[in-house]
Amino acid sequence: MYALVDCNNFYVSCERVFRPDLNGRPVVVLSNNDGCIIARSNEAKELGIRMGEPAFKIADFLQQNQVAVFSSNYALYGDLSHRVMSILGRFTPELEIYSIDEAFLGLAGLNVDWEDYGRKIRETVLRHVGIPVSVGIAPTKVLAKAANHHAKKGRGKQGVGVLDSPEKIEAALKELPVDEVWGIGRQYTKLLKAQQVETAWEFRQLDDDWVRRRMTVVGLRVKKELEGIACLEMELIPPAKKVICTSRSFGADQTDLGPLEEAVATFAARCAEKLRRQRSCAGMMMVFLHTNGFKEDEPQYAKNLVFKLPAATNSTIELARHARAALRVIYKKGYRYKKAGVIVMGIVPEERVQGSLFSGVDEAKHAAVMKQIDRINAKYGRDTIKIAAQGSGEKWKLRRQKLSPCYTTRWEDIIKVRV
DNA sequence: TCTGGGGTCCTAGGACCC
DNA sequence: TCTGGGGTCCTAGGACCC
Repeated sequence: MYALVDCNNFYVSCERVFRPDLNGRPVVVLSNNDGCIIARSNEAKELGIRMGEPAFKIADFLQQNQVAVFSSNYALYGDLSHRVMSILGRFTPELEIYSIDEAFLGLAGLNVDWEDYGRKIRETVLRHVGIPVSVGIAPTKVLAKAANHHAKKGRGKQGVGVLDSPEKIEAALKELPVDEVWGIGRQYTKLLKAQQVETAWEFRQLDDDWVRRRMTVVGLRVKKELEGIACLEMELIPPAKKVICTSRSFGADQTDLGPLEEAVATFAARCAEKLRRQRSCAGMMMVFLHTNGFKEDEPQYAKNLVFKLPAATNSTIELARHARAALRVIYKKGYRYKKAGVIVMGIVPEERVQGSLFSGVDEAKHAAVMKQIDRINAKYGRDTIKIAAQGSGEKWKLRRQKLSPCYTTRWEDIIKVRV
């Protein structure tokens, strides 16, 4: 059996942990740059606020309905996520952290009442971290997801859904719209609806060969999982990333090369940090920038450059140097740029890097410097020490007008309790 | 004024190898 | 009718996830 534990309206719940006055009120959290709605409390959902809606389009509506609006505060969400996961880790040695707000628990060999067990997980996380979660328990991952969905819709008991018999599975799948099945997205939904398939149960009745042909082995695996045949294994150790991307829309459009160079150097620095964290190096890089496609009356320009690095590296200095050089190649004067990014690829483990006779870079020296930079920044906070090319970010940094305090990760933001 | 960011996997087709 | 057989690597495109 597997459990899927999913935090309810996670970002909103994080904001509420230190603001209990927001319980029962509509709350939303915005994407970077205060752009779109990316998390909604149940009250906000009931008001009809849609996922992904641009905030500026419904600014009046939000105000009229006294919706509490927050910029996204990833320092807070990341920290609370970490706490939730460490609590879940007490329940089983088989924990797969699937995303910032979800985890699978392998429950093999456990002989307990599943309803009780699910409730215990819920209560423990709520008491220790203050985040409400839903728990789905079933024989496969896809069914655990379905059980979780079932629980969220209020049909399970107190946020816990258990599908441990063919009868319960059939009943739940007959109520589950096919587009809510994990692994069935927009395109497959269209395909299935054209076949008169509306529910997960109807999908399960389809012919294997047809599914294989039209939805590849991925679709077939989903179907088998719905039948109760486990095809998806637990990933206890997160595999190293094969591609790492850092990109941002700017708080304001950029026209000059200078600030763009700083932005790209900063993105390269973030990529380098991510590479070092997973102990790998990148052999290729892509740098891209583009104007704002929504402004149809303005001249548009988008360009990227992909290139091999002379030797695979995770040095901030090297990656930033190449990123800036690439930017200078693709930058054209006379446009208003909205977004840029750096992607690193050709990722290999640190200890398997093929050196270069001609790069002229002393890799050992770079590694030693990076180690000290990481140590200092881990202790005193990100960018306490950085390379000069990153600049201050003053010109291009994100708009975050409604940022909540970093209650758990900054000394200055810790809540004061009056005695 | 204003519209997010970061990933994975699978398949088909072309170039190339012996 | 019937044009060898078996393979790798790379890329682009399309699907999906949070």
